[in-house]
Amino acid sequence: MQVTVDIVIFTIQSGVLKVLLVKRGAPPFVGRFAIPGGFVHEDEALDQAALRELREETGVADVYLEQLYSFGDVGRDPRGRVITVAYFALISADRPLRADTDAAEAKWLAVGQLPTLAFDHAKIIDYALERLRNKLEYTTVGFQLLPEKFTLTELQEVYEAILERKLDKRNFRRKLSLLRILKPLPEYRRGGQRPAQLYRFAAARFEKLRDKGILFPF
Amino acid sequence: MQVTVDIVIFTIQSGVLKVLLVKRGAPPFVGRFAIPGGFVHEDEALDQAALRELREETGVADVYLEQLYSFGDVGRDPRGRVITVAYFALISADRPLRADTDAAEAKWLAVGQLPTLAFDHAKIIDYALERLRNKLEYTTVGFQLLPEKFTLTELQEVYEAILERKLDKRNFRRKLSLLRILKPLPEYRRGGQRPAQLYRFAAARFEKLRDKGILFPF
DNA sequence: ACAAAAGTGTTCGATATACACCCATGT
DNA sequence: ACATGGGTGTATATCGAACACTTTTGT
Repeated sequence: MQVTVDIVIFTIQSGVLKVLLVKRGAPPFVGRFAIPGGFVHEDEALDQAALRELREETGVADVYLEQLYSFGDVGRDPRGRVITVAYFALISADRPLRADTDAAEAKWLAVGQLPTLAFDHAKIIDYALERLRNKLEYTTVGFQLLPEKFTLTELQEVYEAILERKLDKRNFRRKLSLLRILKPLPEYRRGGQRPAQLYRFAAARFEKLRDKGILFPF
Repeated sequence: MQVTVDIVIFTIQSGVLKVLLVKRGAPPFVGRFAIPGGFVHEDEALDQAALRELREETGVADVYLEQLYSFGDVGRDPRGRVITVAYFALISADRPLRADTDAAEAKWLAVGQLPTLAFDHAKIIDYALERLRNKLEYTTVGFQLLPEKFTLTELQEVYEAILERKLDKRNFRRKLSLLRILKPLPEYRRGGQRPAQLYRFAAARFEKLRDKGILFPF
């Protein structure tokens, strides 16, 4: 039996949630888009295999990565019996993908407008999306989609893009300020109209809250 | 690469949460307890393999079963590279296990007092327990641990056993009655002192609530 | 009659939601 | 000056937590 890892990699670009897909160059499903992945080596753990694939496809290493679910229906790969352990990853929009190697055929596509995908990858993406939406409401994964410094409006746009609904600006900000997990920086984002305060995520503070069982309410 | 499914099967006996474990009769880990499981056949889906193992070990078929997580560290099985897709199952206390075959060496052990287990099975049980506690708070999995007819006190005891804390009787009952997912039966449980009203879970009603996004608050 | 478990309401604090205007800057 | 996005407070409804006594039966 063969085992692969496949990774649903999300990012946000101009307020739209996107997935990284690669166009297949070999059968089966030549020409179709698929999520990046590959076979697990004999001497590597599942998580390591996922990290390796992620690095190979995107060139980035320190990103949010978690195991999603294992898909193992009999007919899911025409080549034979292959079960896949799916992962999902979040990377911030400011990180450029490596432009070399197979990445030539890698593209960010909006999750709302995906073409027909190879294998059972549409199902895997649906599952990842559901997990992401759930996690957004009680964890801080949302910050993983932003660069280290960000404005409150940018953060709110991440939530709105993923949850697909508008949030109230005042309520959003009040909740964040009560949680005290953001650290304002002595810097402002200029370029729009009025300059916006920049913040960074105060992870240490969040760990403490999580240990106390205090969750992230959105 | 070899793929197994292993199943953490929970039940509640006299107010204590227990896991089904089998004593290993063959190496590795002879004599140690392990959670039931086995190799996935070439022609069966993961879920089917889990159902088959569950049936083989317990003789029961229509139980709550969900995929938990896949464990694939390199050294987790001394025989070679084996990754396992772990499942967790809930069965109600009123169902007797089959007494035949390998079940001779199957035992229910309290989750709080487990001996040293085979493989990485202690880790798998920890993970299952965490999942069970979380799911209890926003789904109706709790009912799966009870027979079809049950009293409110019995239901509360299930919650208390799993969450390991006392719940307030009045608050517990009020929440349930607001949800309207229980149907009182024209029957009473006698044998204690004052007879207790019996209820059954009104699954249909619950499906509607879940579709509306109303969750189960404990 | 007494012991044991079943059943039942109210109060209070915390949290979520709805809602509108002024401010600082670029053009 | 005006257009654009940044920033701020209050009122109300809802939900969760704390808390004690009466009722019905078996012995």
